[in-house]
This record gives sequence, C-alpha cells and structure tokens, in this order.
Amino acid sequence: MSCLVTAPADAPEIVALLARLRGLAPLTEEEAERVAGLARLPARETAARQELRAEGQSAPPLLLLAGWACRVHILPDGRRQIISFLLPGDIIGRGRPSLAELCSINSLTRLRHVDASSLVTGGEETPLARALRALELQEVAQLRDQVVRLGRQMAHERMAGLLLEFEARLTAAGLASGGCFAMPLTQEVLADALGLSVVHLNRTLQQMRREGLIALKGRVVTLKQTAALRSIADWQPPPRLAG
Amino acid sequence: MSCLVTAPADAPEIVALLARLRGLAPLTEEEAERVAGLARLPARETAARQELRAEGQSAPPLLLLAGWACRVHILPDGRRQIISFLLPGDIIGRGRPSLAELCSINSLTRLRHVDASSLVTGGEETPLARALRALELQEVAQLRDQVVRLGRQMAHERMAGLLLEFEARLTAAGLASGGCFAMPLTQEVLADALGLSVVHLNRTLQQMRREGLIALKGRVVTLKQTAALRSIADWQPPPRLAG
DNA sequence: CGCGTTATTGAGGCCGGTCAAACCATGTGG
DNA sequence: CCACATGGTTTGACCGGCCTCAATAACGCG
Repeated sequence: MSCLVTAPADAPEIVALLARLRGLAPLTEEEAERVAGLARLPARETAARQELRAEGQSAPPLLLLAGWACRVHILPDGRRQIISFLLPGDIIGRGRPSLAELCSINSLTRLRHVDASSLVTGGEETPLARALRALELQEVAQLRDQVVRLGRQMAHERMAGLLLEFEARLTAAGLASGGCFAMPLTQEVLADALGLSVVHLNRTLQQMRREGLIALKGRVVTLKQTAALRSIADWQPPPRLAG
Repeated sequence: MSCLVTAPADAPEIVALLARLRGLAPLTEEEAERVAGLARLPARETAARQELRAEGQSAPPLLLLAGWACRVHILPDGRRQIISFLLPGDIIGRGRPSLAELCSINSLTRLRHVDASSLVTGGEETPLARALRALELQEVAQLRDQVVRLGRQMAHERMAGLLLEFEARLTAAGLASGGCFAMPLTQEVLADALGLSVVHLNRTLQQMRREGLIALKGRVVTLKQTAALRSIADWQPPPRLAG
C-alpha cells in the first residue's frame, strides 16, 4: 500500500480535485492517497439527457470526472428551471441527505463518474471532511448567487455572472485558462438556468459578443473583458471559508 | 440537574423548537434538556432594520425567539434581493461556516434571540446533531424553491409559494393555525424577496384577495384556499429527510 | 394633530415572452 | 454523394407582464 502513496495519480481530473481540496484544507497523506485511489476505481458512464437521480432519492456520492450535469426542477406545465450546474471535479451527494437529494439531477452531456463513497467517513473532524464541507458550502454560495441573478438582474447581467462562475469553477478544475473554456450547453439549457426564453438569451449573447465582452466559437467561450464582466454582474470569487 | 429535566421549559418558543427538533430526530433526554436550557439564558434584543451580521462575518449561533429577519444581498446600484427569511424558532449559524456566513443578515422587525452555542457540539453523530443538520437542509430546500420561483414563476405564483412556505414554517413554530398567521413585512420587503416592484406586488396581492385566495387585514394573512394556492405555486411541504 | 412610512392607483414604456419561420450543422440511410 | 431528418441557432413581428414615475390615500405613532 505504501508504494501506492508515492505512485502519482496521473488522471488529470483527480490531480485537479486533489489540488482543489488541498486549497480548502491541508489533507493528510492518508487522505490524499484516499482521493488518489479514486483514479483506480472503475469509471461509469451515463448518456446525455438522462435522469441521474430522481428528487428525494438517496444514492452513494459520486465524483464527476467528465461531462456536465444539472439539478433541475420541472413545473407541472413543463416550465423548467435549472437550479445549479455540476461540473467535472464536482462531488454529487455527501453520503447523507444534502442538496443532492433535494432536486432531480440530469446529465447534460455524456458523463464519466466514479463512486466516491470512500471519501466520506464518519463524523470525525478530519481535514478531508472539512474540505468536503467547504465544497458543499461553495454549492450553497452558488445557489445564493443564482437567487440574486434571477431576482434582481437583467438578462446580460445574469449571463455575465453565470459565465464568471463557470470560468472560476472550471479553472479550479484545471479545465479553463485565460478566460477560455468549453461550455457544452445548448442555449435552451442556458435559458432555463437564467430564467429567460431561448430567443431572448440568444439576443443577449449576441449583444455581449457585439460589445466585445465575450467570444463564442462552437462551444468554446472566451471571456474577453473579465473586469467589465465582473462589474456588470457584481460577481466576486467565492470566499475561501474552510469549515 | 435531574430536577430540571422534569421541569417544563415553559417558554412557548422553546417548546415549539423542541417539538420541531423531535420531529426530525428522537432527541435524548440530555439533549432535550440542553434545548430547554436555552429558555433560561438571557435573551438579547435587536431593533428593526439592523444589520445583524455582515456577509462573511463569523459569529456564534443564535436561536431566534421572536421577530423576523432575512438574508439579503444588495447590488452596487441599490437593487436589493432578499435571499431567504428567518422566522421565530430558526437557528442562525451553526458554529462553523454555513449559509449564515454567506449573506448579510438584517432584522426586519424587532428581534429577541439567545445564544445557541450550547446546541452545537463537536462532530459526533448525535440525534441532536442530526436534527440540526435536517434544519439546515430545510433552509437549502427553501433556497431551491426560491430559485424556481424567481426563475420560472409569475408574480402570483411566487406570492402563493412564499405564503405557503411561511404558513408551513410558522405552523411548525406554533405561530400559525388554520392558514392564519401574522406576517410583519412591508410590501417593499415582499417585493424584494420575490424579485418584483412594490407596485406590481401590490396589484398582485389585490388580485389574489379579489379571487378569494387569501385575506389580508393589517399584518395578518389568512390562506383561504390552500389547495388552490398549492396548485398555483406547485408547492409541497418540505420532505422529512432527517440526516 | 401632524408627519413619516406604507399602501394604492394611474399612465406610459420597456424588457423580455411567444409564435413562427428560416437558417445551419450534423448525421443517417439510400 | 445526395436527400432527408433532426436538433440547435438566428431573425422578425407582435404582445404582455412587469417596471418606472408620479401622485394620492391611508395608516401608525409621537
């Protein structure tokens, strides 16, 4: 087992997760190894547009290795609201009732994920447990931002805020650099997240492109004027409240 | 000390809190006594319209005995979004970073509260800890509902949903019965919570009165057609996910 | 009673919704 | 290699829910 400690976990997703967790709490060697061990677990795949978990349904925690998913709520008449997004490197569920159990979770693209049960231990106050709690807290902070966006911001402000959130999260996951990243979402999904119609979202996006705030080629976004976007969206990087 | 166990904690707020917690997890005698003990602590008061806590600021947990407060976010140009409400019987903060640290907390009325540090212990997996976690989870569920309201519902649907949430929470706190309760909020506060202008909120409220869905005298609300309201708002009572 | 806050009402305008069609990329099977 | 189907993007025209501005009525309180 000790030989495994020194063996680098070369899967880039795991490396990124490890870096992210270490930024939240100083993991012990044993814990770091536990995280690295996820790389050797069999990865599962889920197709796009599948219901990964129904609302209220309990299931073991998952580490998302690749692909995007979302928490979603559908109104009886078909209106759809995306509550939040799940990106590579995110952990879904905590082994006990949490945000994961409160909404249905749908895959937006093809997903790759592994069981992350090995990360959640009992109630001991370990560094890893603190890091995971901090991760959970970041999700709640995203929810708060989402409320502000939907409640009091204009279309372009909402879009700016969401893009900045994506950039920050993907950068933390090692999937963005220089404000440039892949965003495998249709405009309909963006509209359902931002509480807008597809048509208006489209026009908003075009306006922002015209103003040189962002660039969009295929599914690759580039934030061209991060400072301006931040000011538009009143967005600031998530606090580092380790718990 | 054993004599205190049998002595009833006669403060009605504490009785309600105890009932609420017991509904979430079967407390031990010692824990019930710990909760009841809060009644003998000195209560503090805070005037209306005060910033109880600034965003990011850490502080000991509080049990709200009387009065209403809210988490709020103000945009640079003055637009205000109320994230969620804090009602009597709610616990603010958990002794470690939580939702409480993520937003500024403001009193909406005069408040009465006591320090609730005695409730939060270490990381042990006790029934009380589980009940408190379930309480925390309910707050997150309210956040989710708020996102759906603001993102995809019309003004009257939002209002219906919020009123149903108030009724459920106040009933749990022993402050509502028969769909009737005191709601010490100005229409401006309601508007800032629901992402509407005061003017439109006012008209929405009147429309709902005219339709016989609710009644409003002074600051007392009566839900006249709960079933209809539920259907309008797509609202359902919070799940009893004990953690 | 007088003043500040809150509630209500009216008029007009804009942001964003809806409907509908055209355009485009991708992929599939003949 | 093309005809066609499919899902996504883009446009245009029109509409309506909600906002803003502004003024008036109704409280509530010292």
